[in-house]
Amino acid sequence: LKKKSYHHKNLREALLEAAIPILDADGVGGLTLRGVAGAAGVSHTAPYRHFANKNALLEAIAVEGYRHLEKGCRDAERRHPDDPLRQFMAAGMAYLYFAVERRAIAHLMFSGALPPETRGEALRTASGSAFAALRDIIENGKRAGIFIDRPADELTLSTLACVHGLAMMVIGGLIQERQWTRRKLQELGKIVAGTLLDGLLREPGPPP
Amino acid sequence: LKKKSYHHKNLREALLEAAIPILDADGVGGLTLRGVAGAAGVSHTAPYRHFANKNALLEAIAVEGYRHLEKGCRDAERRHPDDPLRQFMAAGMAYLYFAVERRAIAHLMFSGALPPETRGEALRTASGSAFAALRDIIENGKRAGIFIDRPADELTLSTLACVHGLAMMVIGGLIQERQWTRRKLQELGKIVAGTLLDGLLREPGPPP
DNA sequence: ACCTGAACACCGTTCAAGT
DNA sequence: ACCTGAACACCGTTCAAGT
Repeated sequence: LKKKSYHHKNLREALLEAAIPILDADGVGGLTLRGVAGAAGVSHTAPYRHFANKNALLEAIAVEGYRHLEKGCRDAERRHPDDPLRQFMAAGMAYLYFAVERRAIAHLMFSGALPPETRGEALRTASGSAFAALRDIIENGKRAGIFIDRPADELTLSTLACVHGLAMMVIGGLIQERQWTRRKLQELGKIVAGTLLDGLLREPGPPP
Repeated sequence: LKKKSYHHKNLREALLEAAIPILDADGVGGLTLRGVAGAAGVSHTAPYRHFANKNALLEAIAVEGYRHLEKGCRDAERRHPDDPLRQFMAAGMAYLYFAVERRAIAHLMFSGALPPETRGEALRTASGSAFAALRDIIENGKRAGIFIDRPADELTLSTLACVHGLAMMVIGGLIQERQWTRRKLQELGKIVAGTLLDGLLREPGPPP
């Protein structure tokens, strides 16, 4: 608040940093380009030197989010070598923790604030890498012989749908809870993962 | 556009009707209370006679959306009596179709535009009824002996997470496709449903 | 190169006033 | 009861101007 420096060394980064607490406090709808500029100590037009518009700033934040998700998968893989099932659970829980603990960023990433047709190359690359990181874990499981023999892309899609859906339901308020602790999220994760792993059908049947 | 009637018979309904095409055309972010009022042919302050604020109008639209989802489940149940598996698939596909074909409404319902703490009684009731309708189908399957013997709430939660997640990924642009036809959505639905029904694990194991 | 200040066309919301 | 018009405090974005 005492910043008076006329030249910001790295205004771009400063703006991204300033945006996070605003996003967490006021949500996507409450984030204002003018507010971010003010928090960074510059005029409300300064951001246009670094971002084409408000959307570009939001995209940059979303890219960081996807990198975080990818890192969650990579870390899960590294922390549980030779145990694809633990990798699977750890990656899923990391996804869930991220969504809940950075819910404003998750909403920004997934909630139509960034229309698909306006998404830039960086964003598509980042989300693609996150998907690939999860698929690597699925492939570990297939190689180890514990996952069923279907295309990795299909299994990854199904898994991601489950995890993503659960996360969206939690942060969207479709599942009510006063306070979401990691413990409660773990219970939820175990339930859904248990169903997905074992299957809904009592006995395997023909494809519907 | 030729409406000049000073008194609207039922402005509330007229506003809700006027909002839908705007929502579909411009998305949640593009919907404006002033624009809705203008489309309904009244001044920009008239809506405040029927809705406390913009959020209340959005909530009313979301309630209709949840009623639609509930109806999708009820219809699936009615159209496939004594065949819970078909009920299951039909309900899931109805969910997916709705999300894609009314994606602006789906975004409105699920994307944080309506903060959980501000949600009114009507909205919570409507979403609860939709969940209950899906659980009824799950219970049909349990009664028929084709679904595994776990609490219906847990199976419903897991199923909904999968379906909801897939829908969100499609409309959120996480899965790219030029044009989403019902045929393409069916392919996607079969893949994910197949994984969920059969389970990811090659052989059932101990809970993770 | 980087930032500022005024300006424009928009919002949501309030309120006194009209019929 | 229901609607209007002016007004207020905000936006995102543009642009000439400053250092």
